[in-house]
Amino acid sequence: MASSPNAAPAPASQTLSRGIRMLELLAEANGPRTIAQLAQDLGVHRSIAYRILRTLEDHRLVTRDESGRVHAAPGLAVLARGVQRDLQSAALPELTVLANELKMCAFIAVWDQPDCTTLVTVEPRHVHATVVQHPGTRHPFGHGAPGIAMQSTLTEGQWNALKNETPYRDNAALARRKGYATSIDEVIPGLSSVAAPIEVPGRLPAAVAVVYSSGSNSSDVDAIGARLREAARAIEAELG
Amino acid sequence: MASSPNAAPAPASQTLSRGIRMLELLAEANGPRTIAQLAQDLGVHRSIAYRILRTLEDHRLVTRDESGRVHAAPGLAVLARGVQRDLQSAALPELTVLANELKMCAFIAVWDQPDCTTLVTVEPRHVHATVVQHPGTRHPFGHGAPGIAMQSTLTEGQWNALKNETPYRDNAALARRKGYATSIDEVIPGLSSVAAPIEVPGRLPAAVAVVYSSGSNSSDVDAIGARLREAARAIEAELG
DNA sequence: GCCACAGTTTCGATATTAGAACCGTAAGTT
DNA sequence: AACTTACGGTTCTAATATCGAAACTGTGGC
Repeated sequence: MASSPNAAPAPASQTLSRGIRMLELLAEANGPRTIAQLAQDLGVHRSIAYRILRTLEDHRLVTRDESGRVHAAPGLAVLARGVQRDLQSAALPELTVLANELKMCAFIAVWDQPDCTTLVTVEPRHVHATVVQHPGTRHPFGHGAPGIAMQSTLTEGQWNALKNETPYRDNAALARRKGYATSIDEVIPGLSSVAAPIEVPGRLPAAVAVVYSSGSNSSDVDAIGARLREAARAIEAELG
Repeated sequence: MASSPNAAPAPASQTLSRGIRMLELLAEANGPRTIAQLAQDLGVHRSIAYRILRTLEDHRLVTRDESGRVHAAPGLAVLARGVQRDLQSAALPELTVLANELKMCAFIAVWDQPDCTTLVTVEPRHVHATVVQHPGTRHPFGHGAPGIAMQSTLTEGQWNALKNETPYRDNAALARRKGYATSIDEVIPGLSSVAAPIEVPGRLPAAVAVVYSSGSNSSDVDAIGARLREAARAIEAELG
């Protein structure tokens, strides 16, 4: 173990935590918020909400419009660009081909503690149905094909680290044998997904997946699974 | 004016600013960084870098691998999702059609203080050339078609607010007349772009654009511009 | 055994916090 | 018009976090 034997609870920074919390509040809310709302939600006096705000503004993480309401700003997109940058670059072309070939929304999801977070998505050309799988979408690890696919690749150590937080899906064993996982109506009713794990030594688990309406051509799930494995292997090669 | 007459310089939070700075450093760097590196780049003692790190880790904005190196984490993607969420949703389908129709990388850029930042991108199917226009890419406002397109829509007030920071492009006047802007080899040598402004009252300027290799079919730029205006109008309607 | 490095602890010296008081402006009210 | 209420924004105070630096513990490599 790399950590000390007598590990301490570890204190965290109040100010920084509150600043981040404000960003989280803005991301959760659909639109802009007033300072009063933010201060109240943070459980903090208005004067300190102002200081936090000014700091976030300096870094271009938020902006204020004429009427003083607070918006999330493009600086956040810049920060997000650094998340698994090589994976994003390696996967994007594959996803594009996948989406247009299968006529389904294709995406990359990554292991994110007790959740599974979508990083990049690509939709096919002629879309009518709105996509539900925007980047930044987070759902519990343990639900949905991407999570199951990742579970099937976990090492003993990684598994033990979170076995208390999420139920074991026996589908993981099946997924391990077949090389891909499936789920129906798990995360969002009416939607099914298929996912293949992306495994690169020394890198956190990830998965490439597609979603489709549960009613439609669920005919050859095996073909889709095989195609996804192929894509996963191509991405792995790119990362090698 | 809404601000007090005797406006003060306004203090900002040291801790929060340093925390954000750490995130910026991680986004700038391609790969993971050691704590020692981060501490040095921040100009802080290691012990405080640890505290900042722990806080960021609690919010899932960074992770540490077995060897202790620090990575940007998926939580950042979640925060970025809140940036102009409605614009992103409204534009994505349009971008997809655009990319496949024109066989060019299509994207949305937004006004970001002295810069212009890419928010969403879509590439066409069969891609060989790697795309340079990932989300989160930032280039100076005042260079490139998207920036010029946005300039052509600025109100007097918005313009005065930044006229000292960026040169006036006389192409903006041309862009205003034609309804779209063009640029060749401005941001990246060898790449040209065409952009149309997205104007919605009470919203910061944005633009829809495409990039292509300067050498290729630059034949009918007018047709592309017209198509982009059409797309821009569709997006505006969606936001109405 | 020595060195480098991840990580923690402690403590005087600095930032930051939580209030409340205060200034303007914009919208209602009577 | 004068009165109130509401809101964005700043300034001041003690009380409370956080900083910076050095000392200290494990682990792993040469």
